[in-house]
Amino acid sequence: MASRASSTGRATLEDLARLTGVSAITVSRAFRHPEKVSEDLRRRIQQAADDMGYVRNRAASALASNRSMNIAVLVPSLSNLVFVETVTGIEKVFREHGYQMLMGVNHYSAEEEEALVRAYLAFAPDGMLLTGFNHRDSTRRLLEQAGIPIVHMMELSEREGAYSVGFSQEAAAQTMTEHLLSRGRQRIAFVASQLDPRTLARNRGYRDAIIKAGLYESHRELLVPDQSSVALGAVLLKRLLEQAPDTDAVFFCNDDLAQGALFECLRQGIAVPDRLAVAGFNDLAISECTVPSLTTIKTPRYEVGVEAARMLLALIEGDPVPRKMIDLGFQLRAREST
Amino acid sequence: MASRASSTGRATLEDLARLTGVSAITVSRAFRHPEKVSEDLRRRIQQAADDMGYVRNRAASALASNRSMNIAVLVPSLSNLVFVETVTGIEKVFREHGYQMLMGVNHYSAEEEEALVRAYLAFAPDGMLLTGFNHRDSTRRLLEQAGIPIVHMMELSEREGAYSVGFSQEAAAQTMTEHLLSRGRQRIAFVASQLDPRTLARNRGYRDAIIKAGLYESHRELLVPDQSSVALGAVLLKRLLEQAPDTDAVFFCNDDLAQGALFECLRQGIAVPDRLAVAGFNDLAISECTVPSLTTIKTPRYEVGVEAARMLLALIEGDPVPRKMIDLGFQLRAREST
DNA sequence: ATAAAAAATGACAGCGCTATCATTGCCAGT
DNA sequence: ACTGGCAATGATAGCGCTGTCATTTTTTAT
Repeated sequence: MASRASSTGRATLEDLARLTGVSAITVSRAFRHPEKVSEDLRRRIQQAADDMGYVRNRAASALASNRSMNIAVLVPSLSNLVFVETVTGIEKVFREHGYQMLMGVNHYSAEEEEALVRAYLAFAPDGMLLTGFNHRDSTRRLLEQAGIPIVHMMELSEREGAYSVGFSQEAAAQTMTEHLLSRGRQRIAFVASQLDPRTLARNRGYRDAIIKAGLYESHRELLVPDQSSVALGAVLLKRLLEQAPDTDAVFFCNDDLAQGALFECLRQGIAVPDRLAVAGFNDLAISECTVPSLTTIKTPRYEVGVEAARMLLALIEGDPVPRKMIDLGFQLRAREST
Repeated sequence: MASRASSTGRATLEDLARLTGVSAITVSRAFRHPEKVSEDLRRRIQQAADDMGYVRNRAASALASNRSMNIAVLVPSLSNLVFVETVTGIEKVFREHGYQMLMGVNHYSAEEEEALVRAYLAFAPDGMLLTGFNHRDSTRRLLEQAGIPIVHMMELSEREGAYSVGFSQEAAAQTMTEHLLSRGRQRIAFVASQLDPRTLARNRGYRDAIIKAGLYESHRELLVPDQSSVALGAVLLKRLLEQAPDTDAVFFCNDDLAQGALFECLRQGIAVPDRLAVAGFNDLAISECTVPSLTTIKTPRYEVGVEAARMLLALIEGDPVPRKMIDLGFQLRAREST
């Protein structure tokens, strides 16, 4: 049947061509380079397309043009609003340029990441955005063989050839620790969970600052591998105060934990910040509303998304990329909890 | 050049075939139907694939087989953990069956939804999962013309031909209102933002119950179109107490608003639940940790994802689908705040 | 040993689209 | 009138893979 509407029932370019009495290639042009097709014809084609509900098949398009217009984005989690914002920034940039973003969540696991890289490489993406630098060797090899540009987000690296957009987790943690010191705290604890590379970097920043101040005491560090949550924050605060009851400030590696701690203080009647100062990391929207409001580090996560996307876009399109590493900094938000 | 590694530099089936000395179709089979290829050959092909970093091109595969193994999922938002959980459930089911999930966020806008439907239809998905029933006519037409199965999530509909998995938003809201009544509250307010169809359904449920109790007073309803957030919850509580100061219970349309209200009460020294009972909707993880802990409705969002995915899968694969509508119910979580 | 069945492999065409290189018609400039 | 240039459209081939239908080889049954 030469006149069947293709094997799937979906309308094809060929169908549109037949309907408007031109060749398929002309219809293709009407969509991709409208200026190359006469006004009148373009309108007729558009009309026919609307009538038939024609939607171009990207698979065929990608195959023929050798450009998928896909970009893959891998983030560790979405149950943390941090990455939702990053992804929002990425999407915005790519959508404006006609690219489709494919997003995957690797749950902080390098193994899952590899599976995802493989899965998304199958979409022949024109580029890829990864979170951090913690990849398996085999993943790295896959990416090299794919030969597409990669930009890393959130962490920075001087490693040759690597493109990255983020900020210094260490410096941020150092700044927060210094803030607590400047508030006269002497027995500052550090509590973290979900020990991904960024969390560990924050831990190093804390240590650097606290050692420099000559106030390091190992029993004030509490690191657990569990997934972060508000509930866990309460648990960890309790545990910390058992092993180090005289602690006068706690720096949590993220706002979720800090919030849980704030609730626990409320429950136990621990005065914040008088008896105990509490600090978080990320500055989630809620941290401004808590009682007391939470001192934290505002991280430029939306901006990281936007800038990383722009950098990747430049790499894909062959535009000049001035810097391989973009440090977007961070801001201390000193609030009531300290 | 017959021996080039394809135009993109990526390894192709052909390359693998050449390397192992068999035909391309056999290599394809080694991946898709390993049992149809001899043990030895399969291993050699696998080895070669690993060496070259071969990843199959889904675009080509989809085109040739007329099955993309993609499914598209559209949710209104991710900045709300509710949908993150739903999507997690969906992903799990589809991944187990070899499908790739493509996710889009429509920001509660039917217009954005249409753009996304179009964008994802271009991936020739084998099925689609949508949130709610609030679509444009033109979107509906597009979907019909695409001829793929669709399952709607979160809301239920008896509409002929529509498949849906969710729970009754109205009944849930009614249950919560009755719970507040059962606690002896007489001046129960309803506060909502982001007036999507589900929010409005909750409003109806509240009204039904409160009218039945003969306690309806229009000035205790506060509905605003703004996006939900914890901060907004605090603002709306203040506003409500200005226009209806003697309110003795507030039912918020979601937990975020309720949390903000809880904080505001803390700030203003309003005793919860003694002076004012506060209730939310969804039962986010954090709602158990707040002080006081929040009474809310536990919604089966993860399960909705799982069941909707299963239903869609059955529709795609032509398996029997016993019910077109699956009501997963909800649970009242009565806690300290009421 | 022989026929029949099963397992393993291959040839070929084509999915829907676009890159590339024609071809046609028309108009400006001389 | 004639050349050159441009705008509008078309013909052809092929992207990488798989469905379908052979063909060859091996195994099993008699």
